[in-house]
Amino acid sequence: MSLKVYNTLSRTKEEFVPIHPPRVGMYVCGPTVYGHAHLGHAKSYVSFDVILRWLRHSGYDVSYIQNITDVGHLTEDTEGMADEGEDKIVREARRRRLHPMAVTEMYARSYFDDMDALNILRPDISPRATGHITEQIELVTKMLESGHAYEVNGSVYFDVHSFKGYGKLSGRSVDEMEAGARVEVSQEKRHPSDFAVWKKAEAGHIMQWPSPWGPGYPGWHLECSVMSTKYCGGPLDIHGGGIENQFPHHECEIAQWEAVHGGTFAKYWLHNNMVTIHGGQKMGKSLNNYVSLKELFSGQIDDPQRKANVSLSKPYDPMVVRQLLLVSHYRSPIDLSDEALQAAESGYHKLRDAVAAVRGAMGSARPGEADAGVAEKAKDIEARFAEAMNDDFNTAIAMATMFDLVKVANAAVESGATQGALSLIDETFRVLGGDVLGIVTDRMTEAADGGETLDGVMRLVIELRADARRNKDFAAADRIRDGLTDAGIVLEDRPDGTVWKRS
RNA sequence: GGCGGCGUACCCAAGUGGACUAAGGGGACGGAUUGCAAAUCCGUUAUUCAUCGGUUCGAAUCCGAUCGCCGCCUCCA
Repeated sequence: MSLKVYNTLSRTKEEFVPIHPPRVGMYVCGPTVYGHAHLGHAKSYVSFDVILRWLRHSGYDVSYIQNITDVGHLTEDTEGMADEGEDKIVREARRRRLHPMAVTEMYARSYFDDMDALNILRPDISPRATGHITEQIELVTKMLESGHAYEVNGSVYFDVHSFKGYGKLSGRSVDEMEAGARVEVSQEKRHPSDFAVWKKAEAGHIMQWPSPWGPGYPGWHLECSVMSTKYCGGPLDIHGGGIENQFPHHECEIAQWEAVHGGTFAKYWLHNNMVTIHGGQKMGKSLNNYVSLKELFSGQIDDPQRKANVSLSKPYDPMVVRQLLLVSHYRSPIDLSDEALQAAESGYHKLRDAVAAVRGAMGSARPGEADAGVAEKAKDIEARFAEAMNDDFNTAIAMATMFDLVKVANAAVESGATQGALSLIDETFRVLGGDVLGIVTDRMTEAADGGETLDGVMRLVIELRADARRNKDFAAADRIRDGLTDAGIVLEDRPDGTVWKRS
């Protein structure tokens, strides 16, 4: 069965055939590190994390590159509007009284912390834009030599009319856009749609580098064109990113790269949809309704204004956020709400408890092969899972099969299934739920089991409570259970004895 | 003004011409089980897919109109 992916270039699902199988070069637009990551980042990077994992699971040898943008490009079009045109990173640096590089370093670390918490695999390479100034200057030079760019007063602009493919990704034409242009056009540009590939820096500008055109800094779209080629060694199989970057960012990347190198920059363009909040409102900085991942994980929103705009009843485990994202499709928008998070939490706990129950039962299960019934169900789940993932990474259906496996798992534990049956179920959870979806982890069962010391203490407490129950002293038994509940431990009296877990 | 997308149960959300009563999760309700709970298991919860027309043997899925919502066109995952 072949993998089909939705390619923005063709606006259809296409069969996935890498340029040099089994190798796959995948580049995803990374964050601009001038603030903490928010839920939008989580959606994008969880989506591409699962795509990466499925490709690897399918046998592809994937190089995964994701840049860190540590130059906070001011836009060429807002030049002249002093307050709006400032470099984001420089602004943040001044606010915090730090060097810009200290700011980007801090937020890059914060970003990786959050991504780790979401169980997102780290990219093979996370190149920084500032580490590739030489290569960017080189590409600009080639654009000038080939007549695709022109220099004006220390800045260099790409001439969109020199590249006939401009607009092929986003489906627009230069002439149509001109009519509805909302922004003031820089006088230096020959055409409003031309974009800066190198910007002249004013004397006081902190982040600047020497270049053949004088001191300056690279244009926003340049880094991706350069770093993807450098680390994937040629055209990309997959270029991913958020849908809002389709235009102008990705359109410009294509233009720069293809104008200079010829051929196709990236074979498949994959775009994830956006996160909205409270019924479809865009989540954004200017709207004051965004939630950072750290806030989501801690349940605390410090900014009073944003706190009023975002309702969050409690902290959520990062894996609950991952669960929420996986239950919808990456090309669909997802709306954040406290209700949605709570539903995801309940679902995640159901999954976690089933995995823990299977692992817990394995030790004392009777030896034997997996019975035909369980084996057949596991096989069926695996087949439906693969079919879903091969259909443009349909994680919603893949997750549904995991809940079918939850049913199989609970039934097996209840009926005292064989060791073979339990380990087959566990293995299916590990591979499909763990390796591919990244939602089943060892951390899951650690949380349910607790440490060894606590385990000993809990054995004693459960024994004492069992004595009380035998003596019909239910008041004492309930007091113990209620007290433990307050302390964050749940007791379950099952037919074969009492078990405990963290709530 | 230009380009694009969405509207499926109480909530989240798959499905995008025909296999079966439109996946799955949450919630609610009923039953089994239980000292009581929790968990688990079984069952119920959309004759219907924004509305109205049309194409078709057949439509949630295609076409048209209408209403509502959203994204991009300016930094943005």
